[in-house]
Amino acid sequence: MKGGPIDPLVCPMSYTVSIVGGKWQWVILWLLYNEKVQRYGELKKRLSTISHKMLSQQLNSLEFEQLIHREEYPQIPPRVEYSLTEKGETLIPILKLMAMWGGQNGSQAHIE
Amino acid sequence: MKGGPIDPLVCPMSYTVSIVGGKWQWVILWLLYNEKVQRYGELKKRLSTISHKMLSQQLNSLEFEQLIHREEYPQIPPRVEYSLTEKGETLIPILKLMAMWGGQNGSQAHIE
DNA sequence: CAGGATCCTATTTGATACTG
DNA sequence: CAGTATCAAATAGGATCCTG
Repeated sequence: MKGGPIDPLVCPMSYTVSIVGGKWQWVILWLLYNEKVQRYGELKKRLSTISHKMLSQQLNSLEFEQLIHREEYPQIPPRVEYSLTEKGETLIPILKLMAMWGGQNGSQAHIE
Repeated sequence: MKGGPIDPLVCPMSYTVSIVGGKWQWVILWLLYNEKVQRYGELKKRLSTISHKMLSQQLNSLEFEQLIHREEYPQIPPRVEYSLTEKGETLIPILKLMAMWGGQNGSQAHIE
């Protein structure tokens, strides 16, 4: 049980935060799950302080990790919808607890 | 309930990640809880890739948020032990789930 | 509407040195 | 041992322009 330094490939907590470690990721996943916000523009509106570039990056990252699915509808104007994958859905219990914790510990004084 | 941008005062997930949002925080809390690693030097050894400065900053941040307690023993050489506060302990269910998720989705090995 | 490319600044981070 | 201070390097982030 004691031993050497934490190996990122071996410590399960390190692995988790390496996959979904940013603050934006958690909030994006939460919106996808809890509020069924799915479209790019809608996410952008909800996350009013996120930049265009940042949102794209975070979505790309989540898609790369196979936590979200990107469905593109070939239309003019284009329409894209994001949703949790099966793997992403395995995070739901964590999302629920995190949101509950935030709710209980005072989201009152917080800026986004 | 739906519609406008996220109300900064109301989004509980945003609050949570603003309090404990960094990857290091989660791992540090996990070590404090799960492995009873408490001393500064011990944490530094376990988190081999963290820099000296970063560890200090993260610990200061966690202490500022009242998630961990810093106990200093006036000795030569000095001895400092960190532990979860009551507030910090309310995060344990989240820590457990995150670590479990990492164990199931990432590497085969667990630290237990 | 969705989002990539680019430029440029701000913040974070790491190495190193120093202190009680 | 357990930190803090400082400076340079690396990285993240925002604003803007461009495309299908």
